[in-house]
Amino acid sequence: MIKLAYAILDRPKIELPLKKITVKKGDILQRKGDINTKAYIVESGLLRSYTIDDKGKEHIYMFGPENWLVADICETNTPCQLYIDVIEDAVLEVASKEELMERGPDIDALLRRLNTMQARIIMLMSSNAIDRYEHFIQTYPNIIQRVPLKMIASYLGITPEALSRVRNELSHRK
Amino acid sequence: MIKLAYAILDRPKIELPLKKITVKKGDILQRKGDINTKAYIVESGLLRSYTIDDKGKEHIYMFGPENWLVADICETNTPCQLYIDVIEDAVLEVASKEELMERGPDIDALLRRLNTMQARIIMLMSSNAIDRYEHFIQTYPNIIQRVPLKMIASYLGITPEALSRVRNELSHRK
DNA sequence: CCTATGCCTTGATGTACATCAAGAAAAAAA
DNA sequence: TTTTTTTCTTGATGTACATCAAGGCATAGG
Repeated sequence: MIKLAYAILDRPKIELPLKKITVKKGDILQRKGDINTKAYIVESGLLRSYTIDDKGKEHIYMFGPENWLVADICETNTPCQLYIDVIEDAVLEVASKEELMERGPDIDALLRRLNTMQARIIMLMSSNAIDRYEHFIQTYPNIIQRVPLKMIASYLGITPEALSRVRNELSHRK
Repeated sequence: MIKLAYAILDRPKIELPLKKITVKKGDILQRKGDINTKAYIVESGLLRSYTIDDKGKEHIYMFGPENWLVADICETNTPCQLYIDVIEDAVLEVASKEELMERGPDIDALLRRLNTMQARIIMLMSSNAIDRYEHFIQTYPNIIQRVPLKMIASYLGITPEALSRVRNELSHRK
């Protein structure tokens, strides 16, 4: 009977039609503190999620290119932690988190994301600026052409100046 | 019919009996590079998972106190990233990840973990040593008495010396 | 019990990266 | 186009934390 549940889970998901919206560069989809925020599936374009710390500095948490699910992981009715805005004009599917759950949670996607985050945490704890940058260009080779370097710096947890010097250093090495 | 699958998911899980083992302080349960590693549910005691970087330095990824699920998130047949060992004598339930999945994936637990990791990433990117420590003692008040400070330093991504000075500073501030 | 090992602290020094400031180049706006 | 705004770079300086070294306390093992 366990097997039964598993088999049902494993069936191709039935895709409910979700609301589709078009957004423009610069639009803000979610602010820190909003409640009952939506989840966005990126069909085309590019999103980013980020925080702003007490000193007013932005820290990019994640980029959301095509096919990514961008959402703040927080419980119903509790304020969210992240801002989400639009870096490149985008077409999005919008869903409440409940709708997504009803579609059937995508366990593989969740596990993949956990894996990504695990790798990021390990990187943040153990790598210097150069290694972080090299790791980034390997992991997201297609993002790098699409966003200003200062956003990549923000994602890596360093300043734009430091990133500039890292790139300089790397290009001079042979 | 979506509803059907959802209802089944939502039923109280049928708990298969899992293998139970007793392990002692210092035992190593998993090494970086192992494949098809197990998942451990901590019934009592305390585990930790960590990496060792190229300079031989340990970075604690996560503590595993009572009721935690400790596992490396990696795909079947690919080498894992983390070491797992025993900090306090422990009783564990051991399961292959497949067994866990058959029990029915615990979505809530997955989401909670994602949330924890999100908070950790944000913290690592934006906080200094003092804030990290204060965040830690708020989030894990019961862990702090149970592990040597150098492990907490390792979890926070700072050196034991730096942690010592942080604590000093905090106790002198009134 | 004594000895050894690990843990925590403190000081001196080093370093990676941040901050501040300014200018050139590129992109966006007008 | 010209103007304005952003982006990127480079240099000078500052700082948070790392590293290295040593000593005092515990705790554990023989």
